[in-house]
Amino acid sequence: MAGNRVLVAMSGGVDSSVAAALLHEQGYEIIGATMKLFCHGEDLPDRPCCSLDSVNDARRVCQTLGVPHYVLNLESAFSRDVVQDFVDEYSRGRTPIPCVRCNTFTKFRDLVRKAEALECDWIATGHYARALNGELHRGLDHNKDQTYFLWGIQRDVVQRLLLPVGHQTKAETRAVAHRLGLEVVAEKAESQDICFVPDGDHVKIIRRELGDNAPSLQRGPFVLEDGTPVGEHDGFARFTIGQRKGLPGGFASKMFVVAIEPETRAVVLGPREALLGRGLIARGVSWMTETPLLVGARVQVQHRHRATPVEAEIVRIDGDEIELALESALSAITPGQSMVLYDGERVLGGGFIESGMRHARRLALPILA
RNA sequence: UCCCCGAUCGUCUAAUGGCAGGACAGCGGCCUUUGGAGCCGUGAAUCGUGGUUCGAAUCCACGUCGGGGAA
Repeated sequence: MAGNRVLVAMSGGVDSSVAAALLHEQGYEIIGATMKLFCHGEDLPDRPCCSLDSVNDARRVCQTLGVPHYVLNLESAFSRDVVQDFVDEYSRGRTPIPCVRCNTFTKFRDLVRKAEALECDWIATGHYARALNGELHRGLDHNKDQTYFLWGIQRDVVQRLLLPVGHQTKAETRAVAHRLGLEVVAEKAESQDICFVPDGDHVKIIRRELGDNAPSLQRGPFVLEDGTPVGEHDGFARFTIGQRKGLPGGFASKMFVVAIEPETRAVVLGPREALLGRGLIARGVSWMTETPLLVGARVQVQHRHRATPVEAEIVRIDGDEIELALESALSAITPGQSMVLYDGERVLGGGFIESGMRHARRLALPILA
């Protein structure tokens, strides 16, 4: 790994543009790459086509830096690994987390292969996280930290990862953009919403992929925890655990979605306390440590973006499935979402939440036989 | 087709002759590379028509609708 050629994944936003510029300034040989991940066709009258503007912005930044820029078409893989999973998860009454899958499969696996084909020694992105000696750490600016979305990166990829903006604040990033003459992107707004769901209406995507008769889009009952019906909804895919928006009113206190039951299409409502859980099971667990952690290990677990992590203990590991006992309760442990394990700043690994449990299982006697 | 009881924001309800208030839902903003949550702000009602009264959601009459009732 003596070379200094780096493939920079450039979205056309400030962060990845500044990442490229900073590395360029440091003397790296830069190759800019923008991934084309989806196409909306005629659905988006306000954009020429599918984030073409972003591609152009990335290209312009590369021109400013005087480095090559490629557009890589990853549409079919993205459609399979991210979009398909997205609709599948909603169909199962779960809540997908496409940004994690995009990072895990598209950005840090498929794109890395392209980087290898271009004989790059490094791969870089504009994420607010730090790659330190093969370990992934939270971004220095905890307010912008994005490690919650990055736990699925393979360990050997982390060793080749450069994340220059992870060592600074967002304000500093914007300042650097101005200093280096990247006015095109310097004051761009934060990205939000799912990139392939332009207007924030994820139901449209489900309908496009599965048609109007998708079970998750059919009418179903709102019920209380004891089964009492309290109204009807227009499809359980419109709800997620912990949600309040869209629920029938008229209750004495605030009500939340506490469960989704695809078999009966029921959306179960309950008070805030009903969301609390002290146990958690996750699958598809991936480790960033040299060797997987063992039962009994103490970690901090974060169960949603920008949530405060809580202390936890690993009480069971079966293959890629893990069970945690939480020292303090977490609210709205949502199947399909990520749980990320930390040791302070360092990411130890993560997985997809399978279920939350009201009560934690105490550490069982170790099996020695 | 005679008698009771009831009708207030979208929903649940408070005000029993004196400024129609709250909660939940909605909407807007902040926050946010998922979905949510949270915070701040905001629109929204006395079933109808008459009457009594200085003043009516409140009292009276009739009507409408809903629930109940022994011809």
